[in-house]
Amino acid sequence: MSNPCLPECGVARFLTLLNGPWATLIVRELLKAPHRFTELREALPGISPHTLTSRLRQFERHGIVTRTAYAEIPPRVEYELTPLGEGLRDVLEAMGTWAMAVPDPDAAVTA
Amino acid sequence: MSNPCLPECGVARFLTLLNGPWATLIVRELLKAPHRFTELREALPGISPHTLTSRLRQFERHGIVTRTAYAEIPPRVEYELTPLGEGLRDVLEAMGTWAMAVPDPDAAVTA
DNA sequence: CCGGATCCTACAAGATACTG
DNA sequence: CAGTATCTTGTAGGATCCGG
Repeated sequence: MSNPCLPECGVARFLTLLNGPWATLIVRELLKAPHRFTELREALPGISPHTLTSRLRQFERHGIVTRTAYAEIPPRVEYELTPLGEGLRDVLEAMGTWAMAVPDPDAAVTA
Repeated sequence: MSNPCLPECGVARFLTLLNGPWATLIVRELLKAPHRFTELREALPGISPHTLTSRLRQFERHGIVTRTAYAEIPPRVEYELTPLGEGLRDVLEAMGTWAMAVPDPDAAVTA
């Protein structure tokens, strides 16, 4: 895309960090509580392990989530939002609030 | 993706309506003021007319923007947010506010 | 249980050229 | 000016198999 991110354009940065349809939904789950890998899979019907890993890794790199592996049998891994990630709560709430006011995504044509 | 959109999940609906990297940026420009087609192109360096038209049409269908064509010479077309689209201001502001608090998208690794 | 590796699909987006 | 048409590309995501 090569958008130079204008001075005041924090929006572009947000989009870079939460790109793709799943990213925001994953954050949404983690806002409720820390989750294990499998728990996230169950909370996000249809997501593939590949995608989930991919998004989670990206979040780690950006300091949005922490990954804690417990060397137990069976293995256990917890994903938790960092304070930075917690800050996304306001954004997600704003999204949800707005979307609730939308008549209907598909029926909007008839409006 | 086929995500069934859980009961409380307005977030998923938001993501459906503002999908793709450019969608949100276009809304961001229109939040400042109504824009003509070419004005949007200039405000969004790198966007192709194809993509711009595509996103704009989708916004129209969803009732987020209105398209007003003036039968003049030269032709003039104005894109303006509907009240529904205006409601996105809070969401975009939340995004910007959060992103500003992020150390740096790329340097976050070193944090 | 967690998740990396590989290959493939779907869709947003880019490039370019052309029209009312 | 404001698009449209066609073709290609880039990347998120899906499917499947397998290793720690």
